[in-house]
Amino acid sequence: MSQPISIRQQSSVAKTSCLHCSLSNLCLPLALDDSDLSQLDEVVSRDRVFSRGELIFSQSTPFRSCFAVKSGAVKTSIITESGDEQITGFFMPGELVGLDSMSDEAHASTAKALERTNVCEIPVDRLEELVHVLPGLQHHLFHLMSQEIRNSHQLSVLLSKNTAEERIAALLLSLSSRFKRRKLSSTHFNLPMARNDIANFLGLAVETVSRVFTRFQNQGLIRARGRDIELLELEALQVMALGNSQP
Amino acid sequence: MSQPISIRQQSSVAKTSCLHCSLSNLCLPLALDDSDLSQLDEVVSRDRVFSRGELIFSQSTPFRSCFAVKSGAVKTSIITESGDEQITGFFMPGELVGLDSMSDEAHASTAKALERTNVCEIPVDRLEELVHVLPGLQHHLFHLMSQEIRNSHQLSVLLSKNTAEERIAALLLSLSSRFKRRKLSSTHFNLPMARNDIANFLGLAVETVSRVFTRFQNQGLIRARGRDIELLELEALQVMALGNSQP
DNA sequence: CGCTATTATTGACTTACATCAAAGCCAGAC
DNA sequence: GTCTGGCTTTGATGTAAGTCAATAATAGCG
Repeated sequence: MSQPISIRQQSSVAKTSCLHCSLSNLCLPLALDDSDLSQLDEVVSRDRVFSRGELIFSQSTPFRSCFAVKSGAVKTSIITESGDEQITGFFMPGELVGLDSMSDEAHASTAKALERTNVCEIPVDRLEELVHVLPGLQHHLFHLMSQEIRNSHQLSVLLSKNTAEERIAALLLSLSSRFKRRKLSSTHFNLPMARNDIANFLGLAVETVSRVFTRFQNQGLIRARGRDIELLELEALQVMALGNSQP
Repeated sequence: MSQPISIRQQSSVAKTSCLHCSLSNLCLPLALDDSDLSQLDEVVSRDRVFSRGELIFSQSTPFRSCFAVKSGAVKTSIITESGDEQITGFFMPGELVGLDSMSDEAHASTAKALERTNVCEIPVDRLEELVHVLPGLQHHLFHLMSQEIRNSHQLSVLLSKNTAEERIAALLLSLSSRFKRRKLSSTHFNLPMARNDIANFLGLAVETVSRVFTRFQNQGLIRARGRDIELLELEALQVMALGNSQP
């Protein structure tokens, strides 16, 4: 069902300029008027397609570009000195990947396509020049980066204060609201990532994720068949995601 | 011992321009030459002093300025919807506080002085104008913000993958290296924060922090008397902080 | 279309850390 | 000096989630 749609998007969107991109209200163009947009447009190279599992960039390699996700989904992760992976974020269409290495020599993380993914590549040297000329773009970039900081802080809260159930409820709701932003169903969607990735991201064991999913299902909160997820009780999930304070 | 020094710093440093500030190699001026520096200088208001426990800014209040710590120490935290505090960072002299709300309407976090603290206030509207004119400053700001993202990712790793001992070792080493950057002793210093703050930051209970400190002491890794800390075995702490991978 | 390799689920058992509770300790107030 | 209230430490007990192990369900591929 979603497969043909994303293929159609790809072939039609690949040649679309920022001006006509359906994601321009989420992505960089947000803050620009039409004349500025064409300047941004020249800097962006489109048509970069990655299939499932392919690396978009890799930790410690030279940092040249950010990437805007156009279709598909991306995960970023860092490999710790002790050798294990920690997923630091999932990125959906309209979101910008690579800001954690902005103006740095090398990539601080690795970005991998979770499914067939189409991205716009934005070379940072060109971007920095452009930002210099377009104050609106500068402002917007600062905004996106600070948002990234806040997202990460939010993750820290989740990891240090919340139970397994609360973490998973919060992730489901985060995905839900991001689908909604794109005018897709906020209650019925396909998870772009494996249980394993969810577990890693939320600091849990896969088994725990699995158990919580079935528990949610038994409670009638969700319906999950593999990656096909239906949120049946948004309200209840929201309450759960807030965590059990002691009022 | 450290008290008279910081007092002397305050009275002498308070009137110092960025040009002559001893922290300019850590702070914003890093990327600027002398002529640019004087421009930055005009934007910064110095002499803002906060005593222990005072708020520098507060979550949800309008965001107007970033703050550079000049002396003392600051903690930032967010209050979750369920009402509890999560400390998101500690900031030492030469470090910039408030980047998580950059170009945002309201502060996403609260900043509180952990001891008597002197900061430089940097109004963001003025800063954004200046950044627009000084490419070096722009680059440096992007760099600082991306660093903030990486720091937060690093914290996430700590919270999701490491044991209590590993987290505390990592924090001690982080503080150590930050003292070293300022040409102070990297092995003997005063913790600016209470055990409680450490626990909150690292997602642990106070009791656990206390127990780990005494365990470290018994193993001869550190000597701790209250907030006075001596790191006796840097190497061993570094090994511990890396975590126990399975090689 | 079945075959193998991932990926997901379920159950039994273990553990690191939280929680609860009670002293001890230190700093500033008077 | 000694009182007061907040920090810090220490001990006893409970529990959420990890680990180990086995089975079940998908999905990729010839």
